[in-house]
Amino acid sequence: MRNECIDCDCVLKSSVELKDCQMEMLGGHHAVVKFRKGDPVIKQGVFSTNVIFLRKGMAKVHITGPSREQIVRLVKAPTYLGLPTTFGDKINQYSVTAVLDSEVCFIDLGVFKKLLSENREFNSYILLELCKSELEAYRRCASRTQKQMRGNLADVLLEFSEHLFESDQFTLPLSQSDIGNWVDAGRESINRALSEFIQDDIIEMTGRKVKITNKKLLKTISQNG
Amino acid sequence: MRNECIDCDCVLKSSVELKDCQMEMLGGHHAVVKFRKGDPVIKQGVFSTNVIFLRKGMAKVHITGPSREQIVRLVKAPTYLGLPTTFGDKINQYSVTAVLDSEVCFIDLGVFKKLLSENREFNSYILLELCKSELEAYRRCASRTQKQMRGNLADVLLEFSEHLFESDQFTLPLSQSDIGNWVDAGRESINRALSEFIQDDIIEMTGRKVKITNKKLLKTISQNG
DNA sequence: TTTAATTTGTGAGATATGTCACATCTTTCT
DNA sequence: AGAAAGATGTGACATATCTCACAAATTAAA
Repeated sequence: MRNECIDCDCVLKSSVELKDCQMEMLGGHHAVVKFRKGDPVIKQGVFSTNVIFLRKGMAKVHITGPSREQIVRLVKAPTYLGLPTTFGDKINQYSVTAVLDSEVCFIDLGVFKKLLSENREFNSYILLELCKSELEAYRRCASRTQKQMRGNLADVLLEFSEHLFESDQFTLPLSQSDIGNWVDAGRESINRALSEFIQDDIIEMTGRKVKITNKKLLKTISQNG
Repeated sequence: MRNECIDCDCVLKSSVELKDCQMEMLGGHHAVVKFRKGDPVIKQGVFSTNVIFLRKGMAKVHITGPSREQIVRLVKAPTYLGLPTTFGDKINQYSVTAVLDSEVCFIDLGVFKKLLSENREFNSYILLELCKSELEAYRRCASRTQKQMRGNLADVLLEFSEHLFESDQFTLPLSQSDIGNWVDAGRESINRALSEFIQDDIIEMTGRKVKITNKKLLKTISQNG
């Protein structure tokens, strides 16, 4: 029986050649699960001893704030998730919810740690990922609080276009109120701002389908808050 | 000559017994520098190949946002700094400035990495620290944007009292405008809120000396935004 | 010590966004 | 298909906070 891990991005993504024996270890201690759009993958506050690898799809990472649910990032496959939990409390410190149909690989923490200690490259890779996340969090926080809504919304649209979907046309995987929870704004404000963007011929929208028609202006808005 | 690293918290802090040879390596490749209150330790945008260990004192970590300088965290010794930079770009992604007289140990990146790969415990320790920072950043971001000013200011005062100085009386190491840059508020707003706290007998202030007289209420304010 | 620079204290007015309220669409479930 | 739940438009109003302005007090520099 062919070990499915061999073809999995878990391995490719880390740009690491795992040894055969390591491959086998991974193969024997993981579980691939499919999630439907909207399904919770990790729930904040729940005990966990798995590292999560998002193989396919897209998910939102969110934590419960003082008054509402705060989306901290939106990630697309392939990527690891739940690392901070894993090394820390064993209690999930945030929730992850699929926003598109997704496939997730649950990897046993023990196996993951063993891999980490046996494979130096893999270790460096994970270290680097964590560093990047931290910096990203800092930057986001600074932008979000200093820019005003239009700027933040522009950011999000550009994020969709440039990183998540890599296209000027895409279907919003989030509701307007979720976008609000992401950029710290009320649902109504997001709605009004989107209408303005349409009015100003920056985007076209049909339902949740978005087409960016004036990316240059959008970037200006993103920068000038 | 006695290797000063032996007594340094670098080692203690990590709860790791470094081997003698590792100690020596560290001893030969580091430089201890003293900074005065207000001095920049790391400057965003500058090339760097050192890991920074804050031995003594206190420092603010800040990044330049769209419109103003954003303080992302305030740290006290002993702690590592600049890790994300180190593993990533080699260009400092944020600035660090001493807010109290401090002592910093610059450790050569190569040596640090070698240590990391040779000492599994040390590696885990650093990994864990990074995870904690990331989570902390998420939580902060959610609080800051969802609470209103009084709540955030209360947070900061409690942070000083409980984590940074571990006392109900302390001297603010930041100006009011810096506190504003930390909690995303204007200097004037901070000032007014502090006056209110004094009026409501929550704190006493003489210059920058603060004494928390009603911590319970302060915590309530912190929670209820 | 004198001067300059930086902080702190306070007021009045402008404004971006939140909040509430309802109508209209969509999607989901039975 | 029909009902229920959720998502989207849009208005009017309240309000927390920013901005500008200027004086007093503190700290640093010359």
